[in-house]
Amino acid sequence: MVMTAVPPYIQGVTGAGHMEAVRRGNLALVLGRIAETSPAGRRSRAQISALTGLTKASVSSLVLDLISSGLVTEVGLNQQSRGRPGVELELNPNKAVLGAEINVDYLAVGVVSLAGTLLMHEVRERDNRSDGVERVMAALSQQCAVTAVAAEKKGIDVLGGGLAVPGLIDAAGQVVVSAPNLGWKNARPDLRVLLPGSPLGVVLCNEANAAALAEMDHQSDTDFMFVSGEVGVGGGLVVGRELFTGADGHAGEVGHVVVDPYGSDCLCGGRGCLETVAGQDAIADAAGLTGHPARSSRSLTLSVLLGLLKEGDARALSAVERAGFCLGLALASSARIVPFTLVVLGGHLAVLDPWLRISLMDSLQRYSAGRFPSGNVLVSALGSTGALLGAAGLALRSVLEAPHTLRR
Amino acid sequence: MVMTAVPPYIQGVTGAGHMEAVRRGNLALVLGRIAETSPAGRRSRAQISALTGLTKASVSSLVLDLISSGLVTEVGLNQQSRGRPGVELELNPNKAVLGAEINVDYLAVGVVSLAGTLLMHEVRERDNRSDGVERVMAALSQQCAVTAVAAEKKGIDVLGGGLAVPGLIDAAGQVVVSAPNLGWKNARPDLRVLLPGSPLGVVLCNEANAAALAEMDHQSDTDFMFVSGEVGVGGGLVVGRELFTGADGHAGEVGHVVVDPYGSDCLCGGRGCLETVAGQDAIADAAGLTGHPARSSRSLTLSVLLGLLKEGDARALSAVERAGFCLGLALASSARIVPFTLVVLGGHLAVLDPWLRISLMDSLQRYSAGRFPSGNVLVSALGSTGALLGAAGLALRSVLEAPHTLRR
DNA sequence: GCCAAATAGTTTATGCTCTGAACTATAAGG
DNA sequence: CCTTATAGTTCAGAGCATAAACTATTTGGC
Repeated sequence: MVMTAVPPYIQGVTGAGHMEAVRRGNLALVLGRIAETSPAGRRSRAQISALTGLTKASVSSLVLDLISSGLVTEVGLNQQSRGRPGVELELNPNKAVLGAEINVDYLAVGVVSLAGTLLMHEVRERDNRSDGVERVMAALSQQCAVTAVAAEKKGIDVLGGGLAVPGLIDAAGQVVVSAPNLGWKNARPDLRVLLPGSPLGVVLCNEANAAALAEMDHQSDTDFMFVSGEVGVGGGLVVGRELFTGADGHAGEVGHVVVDPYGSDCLCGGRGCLETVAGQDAIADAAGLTGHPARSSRSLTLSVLLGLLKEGDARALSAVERAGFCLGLALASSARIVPFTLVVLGGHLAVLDPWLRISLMDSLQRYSAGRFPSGNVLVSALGSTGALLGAAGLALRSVLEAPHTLRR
Repeated sequence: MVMTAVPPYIQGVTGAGHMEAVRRGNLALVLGRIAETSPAGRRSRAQISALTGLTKASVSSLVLDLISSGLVTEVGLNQQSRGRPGVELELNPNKAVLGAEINVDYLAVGVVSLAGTLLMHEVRERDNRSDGVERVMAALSQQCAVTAVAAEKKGIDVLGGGLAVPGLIDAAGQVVVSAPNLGWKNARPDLRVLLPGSPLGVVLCNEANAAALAEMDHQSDTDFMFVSGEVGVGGGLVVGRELFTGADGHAGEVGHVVVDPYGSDCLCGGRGCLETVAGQDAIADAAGLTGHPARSSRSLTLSVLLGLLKEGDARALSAVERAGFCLGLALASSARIVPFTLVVLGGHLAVLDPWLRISLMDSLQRYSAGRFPSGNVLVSALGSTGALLGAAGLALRSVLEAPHTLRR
């Protein structure tokens, strides 16, 4: 039996026919099959009918809706061994969503097609620390406007967007509760200015969560943890191919799992959190870079650290090794609470992987009783575009899961 | 926007009309409102119509279905200030589900009405350790048969049942992957023999999960962790008023969160797990009861330990204090992964609460940065009936969420 | 005691969405 | 050129919910 919650057909629907819910669900279902790029090529109405169990008549009607809303286009013909060829369907290549990222030392904006490919991408270096929400958002919206115009020139229609921020987002996705590295607290950025007049709005999300979402499209596992190494350590948890954010939006914060009960105080107010050992700042301090001139910039710090590691500097090596050990420990504990089967490393943890890996795998295996073969700890393939792709992906999902919002 | 997954209307439905899904959902919706015992008394069709947004006509038709399937009965009249009185509806008091529990030293069987009240309850002391699956199940099915006959005499119709076992259950709910304290491994108990010929079957679940579910009906929090102190330490995690079991069915195992990286080996294959410090056996050992004659029985061990604590025995006090400290630590870490807001203690941890509490709250507060006011750590109100009630509750949910399975 | 007002529940006509089967359209292969 | 196979459309029909009219039952004022 498929276990489902009591479906919210009615709650909040004012007077509308509830049969509409079936239509909505089936529109999403069909759109989902069109979005899947199967190895056998694009799909026709008949194939979708076979795949979903809906009759050909229903699929035809649903596809008609999707085409008239602009989400889907007919491409070419799809000849099976015999008989009339099917009409191949695809997500409209001229519709896209915008992805944006605010980080400590840059702003990034990109355009992602409905199919998920990055069409345009621009990163601008900028010191966003302590510049205030208003000014950062003004700079970002200017950058978005430029990108949107460029997209329009290419004939690309931007439907909506997503913004990733390195901080905690409230459950409603409206407020940046805290982003210590940006100096934001309870900030309520005006998201509409990023894409004035777009049919769907702009959604806000945490950077690690966004990166996890982007990573998911490249993984077959349905449950995994993305560990984002930034100044601190963020986590994005995916359960059943869905982002798991919890009631307050703060789920998966592996950076604040306790790894050393007698360790140092953490910015979060706790003590001995993973972040106090495996955050970039923490590693740099433990490696003896305190007061080093490179500490003024994050990327500089990391490259100096890399230099030391390559030279075989004992203090740096042991700092990173300890970070790996504690990361393994925290992940093993976390996997008992939400049993994920895969770990993906991002940020500085991805860069430091060669020096982390042995101690990480050792402790992960020991404390998880051997649940993680080494192939189940990967380095992110997306690098710095992850957050941006994920933020766009979040906007994209709101289209794919609710295509009726665009119906004409 | 309500975020929902693509609904599984179609998948697995063979040729049936998909409109039926709407009916199913609405049947469950209406049944859910009838099940809610509001302070203002039982509900009428009109009130349910107002509550759900469905028209009176629809509600009437749905209620008719529920009555003819035997789940709902009309009781009395419900006079509002003026006008024709409404007909009060209630869950049929003569329909029930069976709850059963296999534990180390007893078998328990009970009958729970659709409304969730325990109608009958019998516990038989029995040493189930190493007696083998077959013989334990034979004894249990005999006990179930007796209870079922007694229920029938009272005019109570048993629709289905649930069985709670102190061990890991696979995601499909068919196999006891391992129950170390029973000596079971990959056991596949024949659940049908417990209730031969009942319209719904018997579902299998983990004891801590069942207890968590039972606890939920007494809590307003939607996200909480139930910590079950048995020989080891089990955990039941509730997220959004739903049991959260994860892809493999092992979520919420707080007993195997690492609290001491250099601690002792755990039966699970890990090291320094909470269970090695806060399990009943672990506490008894640390309190100096190794080789003590009372160790032959679990309840004896616990009462001896309680005696020592009341006497102020230093070793016992410090063992329990350490258990509390580590429990707080593990819970604080767990709450970063799945942000629950309430902790409920059961089993020996409930009994030891007076001696645990200070160290537990201290560490929980310190490591969670103050997220848990002391009112958010409670002692289970259900005691030993929790698992039984929860197992029955699971069966009950399958009725309440899928009333169409009983439609005539 | 009777009638207006209020509330509960049922009946009936209508619309939406899916299904199933018949029908049209288009290709491969002998 | 005809048979076979596959794709997609058309159309009648069934299931479910809605809206509005209708019946049923009570309170309370006169």
